[in-house]
This record gives sequence, C-alpha cells and structure tokens, in this order.
Amino acid sequence: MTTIIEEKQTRNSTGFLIKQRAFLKLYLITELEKGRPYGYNLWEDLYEKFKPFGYKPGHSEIYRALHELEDDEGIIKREIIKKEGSKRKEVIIYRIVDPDKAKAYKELVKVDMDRSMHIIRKALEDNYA
Amino acid sequence: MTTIIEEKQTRNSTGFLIKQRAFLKLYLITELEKGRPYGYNLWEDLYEKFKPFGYKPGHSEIYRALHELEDDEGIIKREIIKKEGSKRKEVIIYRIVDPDKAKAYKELVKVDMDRSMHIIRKALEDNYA
DNA sequence: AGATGAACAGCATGTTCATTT
DNA sequence: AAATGAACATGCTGTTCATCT
Repeated sequence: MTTIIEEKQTRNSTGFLIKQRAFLKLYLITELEKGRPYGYNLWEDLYEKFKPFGYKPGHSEIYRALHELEDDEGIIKREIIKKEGSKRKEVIIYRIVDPDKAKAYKELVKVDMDRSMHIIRKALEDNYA
Repeated sequence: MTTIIEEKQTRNSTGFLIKQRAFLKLYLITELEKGRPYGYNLWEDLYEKFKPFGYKPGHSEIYRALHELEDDEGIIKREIIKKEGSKRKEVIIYRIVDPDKAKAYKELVKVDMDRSMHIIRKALEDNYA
C-alpha cells in the first residue's frame, strides 16, 4: 500500500522590497498603539496620508491586514462597539492584546523596511549619476 | 443579432512600491550603457551586488526583463556573438538601439523610485520613533 | 454615503524543466 | 557547469459585489 503525501509547496522570497500587506500591518499596529480607531477610519487616514505621495491603498487591503493581525498573528482582537455619531450603529474596533508580539512583529518588519530602504537608495545612486 | 464584446479588463496600480521588473530593467539599461555584457553575466553581477543586502534575484527575472526591453519597449536589440573563453560558443549580447527611449524610460522609473523612497522613509519615521 | 467583508480576477514572479555547449 | 529560455505554479492585491445602517 502506498501513501501519497501532497507536499505543500511554499514559496520563498527573493528579498526584494517589502510587501504591501506587511507595510500596512506595521502602520495598523502603530495606530492601534495610540488609540482605538476602526477599520474604515484607519483606511481613510492612511489613504489621505499617502495620497500626496501617489500611493492610494484600497480599503480591502486594510481589512485583510486587520484580519491577519487577528487570525494569523494573534496580536489584536476585535470588539464590537455601539458608536454614537457614526453613520453605523455598530463599529468594529480592535485593541492590541499582545503588546510583546506587537513589538516583535514591528522589529521583524523593520528588517524588511531597512533592506527596502537600502535597495532603493543604492539603485538611485547607481542609476542616476 | 447581438454582438458581445469582451471588455479587456486592465488593472491599475495603487502606487505602492516599484515592481521588481521595472527595477531590474533600470539596472539593465544602465549596465548596457556602459558595456556589452550578456544575460547570465548581468544576472551574476546583480546577484552579487545585492546579496549583501539580502536580495537575490532569480535568473529568469533578468531574462524576462531583457525580453521586455527588446520586445515591448524597443530600447535594446539582441546580437548573437561567438565568444571565446566562454563556456558557450554563442552568447547573446544586447545593445541599446534607442538611447532617447532609454533615457526616457529611466526618467519614468525615477518617479517610481523617488516615490518608493519617500514611502519607505516616511514609514520608518512614523513607526519607529 | 459610511462601514465591513468576501468573492472574483489579473498578474508579477518564484520554481522547475528543457536545451545546448 | 555556463547560458538561455519557457512552462508551470502560487501568492499578492486590485476590483467588484453584497450587506447593513
């Protein structure tokens, strides 16, 4: 009798620039460290913040990032809040439930950020004399 | 009678970081402006150059970039050379056939590079006090 | 319109295979 | 192994649709 095991084929990174998802997660953690905004709010802020730079993230990416921070990383936790003054009665806010993990994640991403910075800077030097 | 027209659905960029392909094309143009290296050679150089940074591009990406520079952009042209001292008798080198287009392309990419730089720099400031 | 989410679709690119010298 | 290329596979993410207030 033969058992066939499907090898789950993961994919490696070549170490180019940081992925958008991780980039956004980083910002989301930092924002959640400050206050208790909800998804749409976080999206608006990031959208406006980077619009002058030419970067306009879609709202879905922010929600996906939030879901991953909760489900995969276990860093944040959702909470349903009845909000006055909001167009919607219920709004989902997140709070950081594992500050250590949050800090560790940020440090992890910092490696990516630094590498990205160095790569871009070098390319600017090398190609635009 | 009804005619159904399939709408070719293109995809926009949200303006996040520069794509690897464009990044490599930029380097390839710059290298070709200097000498006349061939694909494998260009790959080795870029691989070694960025290895200390943690970025290890695959060889296929370099070939794809070269093909696009020829077929899509019309900036370079292939030439088959019989090379001595090489392990292979024939080697494919490229030369820039449209320097103006090359320059224009580099300027185009510069916008992406600058934006990427700003985005990364801002994120470092905002998230690592 | 504000707010959240999921499904769908395109595409960039990592991986592997093929070929020749 | 040096050299080029294409085929195959997958993950990211842009777009759209659905739902609710």
